[in-house]
Amino acid sequence: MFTTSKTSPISTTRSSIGPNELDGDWKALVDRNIEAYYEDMDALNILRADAYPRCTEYVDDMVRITQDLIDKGHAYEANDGVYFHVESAPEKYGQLTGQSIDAVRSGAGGRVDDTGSGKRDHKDFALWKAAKPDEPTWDSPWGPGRPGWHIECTAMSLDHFEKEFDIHGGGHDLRFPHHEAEIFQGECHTGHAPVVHHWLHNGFVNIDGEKMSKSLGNFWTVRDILTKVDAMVLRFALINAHYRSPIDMNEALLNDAERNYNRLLGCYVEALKARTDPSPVALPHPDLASPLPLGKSLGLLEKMGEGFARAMDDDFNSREAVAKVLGMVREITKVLNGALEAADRNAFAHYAVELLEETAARVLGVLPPQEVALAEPEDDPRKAEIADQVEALLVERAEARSAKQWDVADRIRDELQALGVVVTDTATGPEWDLA
RNA sequence: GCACGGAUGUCAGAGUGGCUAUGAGCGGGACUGCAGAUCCUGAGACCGGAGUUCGAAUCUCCGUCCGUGCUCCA
Repeated sequence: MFTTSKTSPISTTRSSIGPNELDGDWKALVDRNIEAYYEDMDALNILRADAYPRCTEYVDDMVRITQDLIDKGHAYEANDGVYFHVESAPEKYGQLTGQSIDAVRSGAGGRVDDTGSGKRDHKDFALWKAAKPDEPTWDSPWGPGRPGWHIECTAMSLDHFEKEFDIHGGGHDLRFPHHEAEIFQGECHTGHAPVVHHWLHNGFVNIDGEKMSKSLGNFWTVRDILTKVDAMVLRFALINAHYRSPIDMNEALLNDAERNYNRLLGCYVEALKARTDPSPVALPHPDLASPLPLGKSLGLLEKMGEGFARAMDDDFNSREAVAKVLGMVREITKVLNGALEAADRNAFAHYAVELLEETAARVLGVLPPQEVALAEPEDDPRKAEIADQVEALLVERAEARSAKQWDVADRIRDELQALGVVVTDTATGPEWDLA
């Protein structure tokens, strides 16, 4: 919701140049970054929000709220800006972090002396900052300047939600001081509490066990990763852990996710293809104790579907939900590969498709649309180029194999490998793909 | 130092006082000329110590280690 790029699970661009470093054209920079952000989020199948407010369009509101806080005795003007006076609402202190006012004082040590010189108290935070050279500025009753960071979020969120809203997200690092400040500002301004009912703070994405940071050089953007794996695989990897936990982004995690995703996708495709008739017959009643194998399987799947819903209802326990989906995949594969009457198989396939679309696709967002899932991978132009050659070699190899000339067959497989093709023998014959 | 989280098999990672998931990896089996893929199956863990309890991965306390925040910027 109202998060900065820093709190996104993975930073979207490399560019994080501050406005001071540019020769005035900071608006174009902002537009470029926002465009890149949308592209990355779309690729990851993240639904667009209803509104994407931009703080530069809310400066008037920020000024108005700041003035109101001054009028109500919660803020004061100093020589270098306007500050929120934290002691004016001490009961609100530490709501998110459990820190007492005294604890913060000792933690801050001597480091506050040379900053925010106009503050009456080191705990106070800026609502408005007087202009500094080369910075973009706006006019205000307290002279030209720019808003403080925290007031931006308050102005935008209250404009959309009036005085309270249900869920406020953000990175774990923003709990203090940013979100605490939002509580002070919002509740003191409206006189209504709580301004936020539920705070959702996500853990960080680390790289190989280390915090992702530019100085360490271990910076992976979404785009970097999408050159290596499918967007659905990255999404699968990101929901591998609970959103509150830190997650370590590395090759092993992506490989793991790729494997699981392929199992899921393979099962989905198999179920889609098993729907041979658009009007399915009635299936047996789901019943774990049923003597009918199909009834029992349906009972199992129903139970896993309930477990899935319970997990997601419990503070978005995505890992638990993924486990349930993989359990469904196993059971569905088993049933589709088992002995079934044609009508039952068709009906079960309809049921399985619906179940996977409801859970893996609609809720978790880790399944592509049907037409994409069913698209033949030969669309790859590199594959089309060598297809005839490969098919010819495969015919030769099949002949050699049926003649039990294993050395000839293996030599052909080596030739194919030299072309960059991997052959896999399956129950229905050899399949090939680019390595 | 203070605050808030966390520590679960080889790895990743859920877990509701009694039964523990899921996936990878590893072992066994089916299918395979071989490899791979697929399917079935097995073994394998709750950081250390104390306490509460008939019973603790789960609750309490102590310890150790790890993460984040505690000045500015966003």
